[in-house]
Amino acid sequence: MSKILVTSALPYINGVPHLGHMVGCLLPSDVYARFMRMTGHEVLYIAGTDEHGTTSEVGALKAGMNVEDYCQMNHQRHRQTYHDFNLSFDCFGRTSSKQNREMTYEIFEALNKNGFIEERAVKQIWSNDDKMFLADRYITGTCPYCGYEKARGDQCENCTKVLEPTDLINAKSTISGSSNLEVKESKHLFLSLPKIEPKLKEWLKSKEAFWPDVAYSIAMKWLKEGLEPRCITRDLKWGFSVPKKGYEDKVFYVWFDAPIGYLGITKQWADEKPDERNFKDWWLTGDDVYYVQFMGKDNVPYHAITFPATLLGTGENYKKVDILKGFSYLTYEGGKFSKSENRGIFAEDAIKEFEADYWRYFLMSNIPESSDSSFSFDLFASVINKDLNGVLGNFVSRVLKMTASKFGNTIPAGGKTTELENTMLNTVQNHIDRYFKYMNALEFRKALSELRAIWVEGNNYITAAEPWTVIKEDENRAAAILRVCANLIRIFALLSAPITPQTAEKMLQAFSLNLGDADLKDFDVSKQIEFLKEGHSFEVGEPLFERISPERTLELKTKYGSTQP
RNA sequence: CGCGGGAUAGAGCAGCCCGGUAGCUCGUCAGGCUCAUAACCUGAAGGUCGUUGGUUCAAAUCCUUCUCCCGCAACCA
Repeated sequence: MSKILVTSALPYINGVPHLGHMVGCLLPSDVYARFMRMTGHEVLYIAGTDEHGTTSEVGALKAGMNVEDYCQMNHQRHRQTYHDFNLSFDCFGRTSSKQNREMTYEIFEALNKNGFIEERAVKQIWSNDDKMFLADRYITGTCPYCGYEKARGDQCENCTKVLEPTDLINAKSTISGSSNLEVKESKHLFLSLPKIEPKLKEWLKSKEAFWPDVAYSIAMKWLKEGLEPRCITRDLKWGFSVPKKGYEDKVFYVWFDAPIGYLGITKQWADEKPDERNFKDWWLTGDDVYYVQFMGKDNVPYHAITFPATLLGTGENYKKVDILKGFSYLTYEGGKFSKSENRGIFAEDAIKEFEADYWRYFLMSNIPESSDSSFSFDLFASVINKDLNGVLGNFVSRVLKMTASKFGNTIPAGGKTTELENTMLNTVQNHIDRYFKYMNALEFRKALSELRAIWVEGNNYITAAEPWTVIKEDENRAAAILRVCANLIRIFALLSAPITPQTAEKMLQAFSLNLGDADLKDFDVSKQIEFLKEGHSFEVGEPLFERISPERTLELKTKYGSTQP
């Protein structure tokens, strides 16, 4: 047994999560955490809302609320959604917590003491009407190169030229629309990445063999281009005020305190039960801890460069990431998810249409691992109907119904197993071994394909054994076959539990069992196949899943703004 | 010449690192079964592996040209 620390990139509090957010870090981290718990490891699974920054301030402004209440409200909304998707966080915290404030200050002080914090003057755009400095993104105007009227302060989307906000003609604030802007100079604190670079490079090189290609190549690209000092403060109200003389009216940049949130939220978790939980065991003295981070590819630079550099710069022995798993993006019917254009399906709505396991299974089996992948309701319906209904649900149904009608509602006695069972068990064990291997290696598509192959073996077996024919001649042999099948149901439930926990519970409940402390460690199918004995009662129950009709698919497409009717 | 990822049957993907008969799932077609959810099982058809040139006895795989898609480009997070 080892200790495994799992974190998911912290979702930003302002937006409502869509399926892309779910599949890009939250869901796979949960599947991994569940799998590791079930294979006998001590797991700490941490996530939470990332709350600071301009976007929250503007969001609160537009909602007519103060930022604290606005974040509190949205935090609850996120929390509820993830609860509905059965994400099994040990702690779902907030980057605005007092624990994170302490943590951020502690790390900042260490960096400052070690000489990795420098001061620089920065020219910024001040909006007299908004009474705030505007990030480049919040300024639009006419592009001086191509005349495009909606160019942003950092870049013109039309001609792709990189701009300074001062280049724009008729520059305006996107917040108020005001053009009453001026350039002001302001002093800010920078993290001296170049000074930390040698240590960082050494650390990063040691990860080459372990990180997925996407993550490692993105990290190396940044190093190749050379690191520059990075600004870690902002002229905002919403954030942790900077504990340094002359900077009291500024706050830390959201990207400085957000990843520190992993530590802060761990403290939050430890503070709930100080007698039995300890922050240090996981983050400071945790040489026995294996740390796996999940995130979308846009997050990789921060987790591979800035955050490790921050931790290295403290000089403390903070735990740094062992495996950084980056995902590509899920697109919607070939385009982008967009709330404003009502395109795409958002997590809150998704859960109203189908319960979590439909989404969990579909998303994990189509997770954007090697490149972007596209969500479509046609694909969704086909996967749900074929895999969950046709293969898994139907197997459970045919076995339980046949057993009940021929032998009553208890597992029948008598009969012997044959070579047929041995062959089947061998095949299943091989799939299980590969399933475990891929789950450990975070190769989710391959893992899911093995899981499906395991379910398929159930149908293969019952077809080959044909108990419905055998029973006419040899009732005992038919009993033996159905006993094996009943045990397969239990085995399928245990193996599927990390992906589809609710369904696993349902399958076990049919035998009055529950998941409880179910253990997948050293899973030996030839022993497990004898777990349920003759005389064990069961209930047939309703089908595990509902089929999705072509009409329903069309309805969903229309409702959620698909471009392909 | 900014950087990275991707392009393989109608659809979604694996194979590429380490060259040796192009594979999986869905869909389609045919057959089987009748325990089960229009389900399940078996078989078949379907691909000059985005493009150009090269290395090699041999290239999806290694090198090169170009095209298209996605993301990033450090002050959105």
